[in-house]
Amino acid sequence: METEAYSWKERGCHAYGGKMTNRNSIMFSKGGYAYVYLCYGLHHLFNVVTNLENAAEAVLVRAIEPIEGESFMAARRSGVINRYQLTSGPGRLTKALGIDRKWNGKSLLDSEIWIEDAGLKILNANIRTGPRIGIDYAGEDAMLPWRFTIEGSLWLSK
DNA sequence: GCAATGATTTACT
DNA sequence: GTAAATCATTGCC
Repeated sequence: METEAYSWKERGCHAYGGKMTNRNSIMFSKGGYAYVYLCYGLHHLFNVVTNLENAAEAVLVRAIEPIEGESFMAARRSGVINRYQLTSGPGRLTKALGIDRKWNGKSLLDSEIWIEDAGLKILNANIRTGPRIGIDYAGEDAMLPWRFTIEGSLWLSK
């Protein structure tokens, strides 16, 4: 699986400079909420708000490993033959999971969506970091090693 | 009110 | 490798 971190302190973030807009206001809430928005007119991206109130920070989920319901994902991602392509990519995984803007602002602690420990026993030693993807416009901040992947995972966006 | 653009994916040349 | 798809949100008029 694969994630990226975003903070109001850097240009790659929608809340850069601490500026709150209609779209990103959920990031200014305390952690535990979902931040879902539409990008490029066709792709939903799924984030988890992480920090305290008024400290706009979130984690973008770029790729996941399907543990349950893989057949449902395959149905939503019609045309995909390789299971490793089902959820490997920020736009791909939201389509596989049926995520759309209706999920924006929902609590991951007390609603129909949540995150749970699947018991994979992933060790810190297996986490690899690197520069984030797709934010070249962020200049220097695009170089921040805020992309986290599980070394050797088959479910990575690239 | 209107034009510009993006935390991407897919298909085509 | 390059381009099209496609629209909510943003920023400026």
